[in-house]
Amino acid sequence: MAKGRTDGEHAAHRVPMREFSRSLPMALLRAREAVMRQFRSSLRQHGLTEQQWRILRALAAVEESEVTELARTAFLLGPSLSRILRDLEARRLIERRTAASDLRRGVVSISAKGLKLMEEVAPSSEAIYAAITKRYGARRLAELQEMLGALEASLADLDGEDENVSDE
Amino acid sequence: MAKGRTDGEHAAHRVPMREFSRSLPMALLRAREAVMRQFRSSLRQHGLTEQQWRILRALAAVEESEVTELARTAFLLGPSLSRILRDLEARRLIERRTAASDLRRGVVSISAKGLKLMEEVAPSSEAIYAAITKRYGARRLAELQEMLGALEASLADLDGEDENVSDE
DNA sequence: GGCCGGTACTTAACATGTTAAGTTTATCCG
DNA sequence: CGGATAAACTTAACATGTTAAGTACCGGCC
Repeated sequence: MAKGRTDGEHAAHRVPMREFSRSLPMALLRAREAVMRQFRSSLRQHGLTEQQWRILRALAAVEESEVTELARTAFLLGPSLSRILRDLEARRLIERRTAASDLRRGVVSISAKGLKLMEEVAPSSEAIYAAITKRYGARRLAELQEMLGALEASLADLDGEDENVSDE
Repeated sequence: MAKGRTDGEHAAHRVPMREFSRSLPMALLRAREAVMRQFRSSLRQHGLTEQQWRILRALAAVEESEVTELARTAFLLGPSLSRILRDLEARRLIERRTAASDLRRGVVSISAKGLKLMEEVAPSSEAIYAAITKRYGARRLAELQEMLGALEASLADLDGEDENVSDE
């Protein structure tokens, strides 16, 4: 009855689940952390968090953006974005106005000061990215990006289809 | 002098950086979020967050674990782990004692109640994992895992080597 | 034994993730 | 026009990420 160890683990308490180390979310988390660790100190030296940097990058690519659109672009939830925009505006890195046609909508754009900061950060950021690409291989990196995009796409329509797993 | 649009973007403010959408951290974040979104509602129905679930899974695989070791296994930082362990202990999902040989070290283990909870959650969790695997392809999934592991490994020794990027 | 640097957490402080409520403005509809 | 419903944020509340301090304990040295 008592099954022997199935692998290298102690197998102390048997619960029917895959090995923790083989978890896909875990692998994605670890990989992302390994990458981000390279950037964080550089961003930090310029007083930016990862998310603040994402917003500046997103804004630098367009003339201006509505808040909801920016949330989608920078991949942030509304509440996080609200807080960060408040801070970035106080630091004069972005500017913000209200859309004339719809007073509910906020329109945000990067300021001259924000652009200047980006120009300071971009070189080291690109250098780090280049180092990563060299380490891992440009070909392999492109392939990874493709697979990640495919994974995201393959799960896109699997979201709210089957809410009632068992009860309730 | 004024260069035309290089691609589909508006190219409003030109900062020398790659396209935001081609950022590796972003791709990893989006992929992970797409995966985790599938699990979150199930975990939530059982009153667990993603991190709490990670800890229970890690503890279920061993007889017991020191806190520092658990932090490494569950890929959590010390402060986060401290808070979560405090909560899980209050909920009687884990048990904790102090190592006799070294009073600084805490030793944690999953409780019977914790195991029972895991057995409740595991089936739907595995079902979701199976659905993802089927969607994306088992072969492709394994390949992705390998590439993620390789990425992590290739950056492992690139951490504290070159702190002084430019000045300071 | 007692000082001292180091280890293993824990706490603190601030930023973000996540869900639920609240507020203001649009839009639909009778 | 006026009420109902929805949209676009914002605020609130709680959990975690992240870095810096703080606390208790270990081990080595005098």
